[in-house]
Amino acid sequence: MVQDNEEVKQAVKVYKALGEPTRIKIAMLLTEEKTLCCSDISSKLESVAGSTLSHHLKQLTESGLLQLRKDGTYIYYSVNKDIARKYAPYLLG
Amino acid sequence: MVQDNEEVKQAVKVYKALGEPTRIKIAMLLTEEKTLCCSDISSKLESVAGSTLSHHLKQLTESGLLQLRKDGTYIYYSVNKDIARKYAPYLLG
DNA sequence: CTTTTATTTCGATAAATTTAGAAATATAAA
DNA sequence: TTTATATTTCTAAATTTATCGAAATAAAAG
Repeated sequence: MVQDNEEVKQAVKVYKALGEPTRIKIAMLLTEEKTLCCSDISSKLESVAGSTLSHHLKQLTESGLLQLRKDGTYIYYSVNKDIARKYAPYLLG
Repeated sequence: MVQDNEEVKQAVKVYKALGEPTRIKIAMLLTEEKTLCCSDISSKLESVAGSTLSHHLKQLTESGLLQLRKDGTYIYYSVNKDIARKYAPYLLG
C-alpha cells in the first residue's frame, strides 16, 4: 500500500505549484532573470491583478520553489535552485 | 512578455498531473514496478473507485507521463521514461 | 504627517477538479 | 451464448482553485 509521507507531500506541492500556466511562467521568468520583485513580474505577464499575482507567488513560495528577500517596500523573489534541481531541473534549462 | 507555447503547455500538463496525491503515487508505483494494470494499481492504493482511478490514469497518460499497452481485457501502464527524465527525474529516484 | 508605492488580505464569484455510483463497453471464460 | 472481469463513460455532488476589486498594511518619500 502506498502512503504519502512528507517527501511525497512536498513533491505534490511543488508540482501543483508548477501545474498552472501563470505560475510556471513566473518560475521560468525567475530562472532567466535571477531576481524580480512582484511588480516587475506583473509587468512581464499579461493582465494579472496584483492580488492574483500575490496568491500565485505565495503558492510558489510555500512549495519551497521560490525564496524571497525583503528590501524596504519591495519583495525580491528568486528560484531556490536546490528545490528546482530536485523536482524540476527542466526549469533550469 | 512571457507567452505559453506548446513546450510550456506540456510542462504544465505533466506538472498538473503530478500535483495531486493519488496521481503522484501512481507515478511512483509505476517507476518501482515497471508495469501494472488498472486493477493492480487499485489494489495498491487505499480506497479509490474504479471510475476515479480511470480519470487519474487518463490524465497521467494524456500528459505523456504514462504509456499503455492493451492486452485482452487488461491495460498495462508504464512510465514514459523520456518524459519523466525531462520534467521530473525526481520520480526515477 | 500626508501621500505615494508595493504588496497582502478579505470577500465574493466563476470555473475547474475530484470523486463516486450506475450504466455501458469490451474481452475472456465457462 | 451466458457469465464474469476489467475498464470507461456518464451524471452529479462536493471541494478546490483562480480571479478580481476593495480595503488593509507597510515602508518610503515629500
